[in-house]
Amino acid sequence: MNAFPDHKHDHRRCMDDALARAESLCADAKARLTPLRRRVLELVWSSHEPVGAYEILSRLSEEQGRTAPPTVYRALDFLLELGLVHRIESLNAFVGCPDPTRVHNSQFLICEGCRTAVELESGALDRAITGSAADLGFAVSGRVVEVRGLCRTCQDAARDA
Amino acid sequence: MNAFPDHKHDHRRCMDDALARAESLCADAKARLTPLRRRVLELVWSSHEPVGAYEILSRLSEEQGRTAPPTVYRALDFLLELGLVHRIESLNAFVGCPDPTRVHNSQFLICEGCRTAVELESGALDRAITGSAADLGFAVSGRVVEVRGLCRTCQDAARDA
DNA sequence: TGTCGCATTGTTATAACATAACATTTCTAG
DNA sequence: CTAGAAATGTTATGTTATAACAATGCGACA
Repeated sequence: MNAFPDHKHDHRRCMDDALARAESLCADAKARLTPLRRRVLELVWSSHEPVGAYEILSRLSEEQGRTAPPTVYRALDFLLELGLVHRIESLNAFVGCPDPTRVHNSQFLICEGCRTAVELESGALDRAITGSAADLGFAVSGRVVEVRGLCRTCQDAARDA
Repeated sequence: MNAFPDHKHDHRRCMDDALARAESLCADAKARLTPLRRRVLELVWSSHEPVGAYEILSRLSEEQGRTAPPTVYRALDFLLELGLVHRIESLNAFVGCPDPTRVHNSQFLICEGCRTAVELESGALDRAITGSAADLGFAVSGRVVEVRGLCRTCQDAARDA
């Protein structure tokens, strides 16, 4: 079971691991993790909070001079395609996938306190969706599951306030 | 169980019912269903396909002369607040709620063939979400569940093609 | 019946998110 | 080393949404 990251975990580690997985996955897929794409992936992984395309864009602009939106969106499309990042529909934002090698139907818990998004993989949830759909003769091809609320840490903080 | 509307059902009826429910719900809530809000609700209900704010806007502009975005968004906010319409996050669009009096956590099946969105109310799905969240100590405050696929009619059509 | 106060709508401007279309550069296979 | 494909750059524009303030309408109450 995937847990909420501790607010003071070693995030460098998260990012290093993510990058390593990306390298290896791209090698296997014969896809090119170019410096630009790699950098965008790092920016997405700069926290566990989903990041907007224009936020990435403005960082890139600082680092390498004027950059236009398509540059960012194309890199994101590439990363989405490979499953290295996911799009959070209800935030128009992107978050790194912690386990891109496994096929999975992304489900997210999104804390409205710290903004952290955690990926869930609940078979029961999946089955509930598939089952309800089947009852109506509906053939599922994709799922968006984004659950809002407060993580334990932020609940505690709210109670103290 | 809520079914996909037949492709040749009497839609006038859907709309009339929706409007009647809205009238009564607004009366109870002492909220004012003004002509503008009522008209926006009708436009949302003009089909079972989620409608974009700018689509509503352009219809209003035809009917009553130049209209600006805030006019539409304010009406939609009002309708959302009362639960008369729902927002489909993955489409940036709005759809009428078939049962605004009951509190429910909206779950949608969205057909990629005919674009129809049907609201689901699956207790099992709800429990799966609540349960998974509880395992992580996460307090749920809102849910976005939008399932993509093909309704039975569109599956049949695809098979014939 | 008037008028105070709030809700609603109008108006202008701009913010935020995303893609189309075409030019240029870089990579790689042969 | 070169032809073709992939990646990136560039310009322009499309789409969705909100901020801020002005004008109007509407109901409660003196």
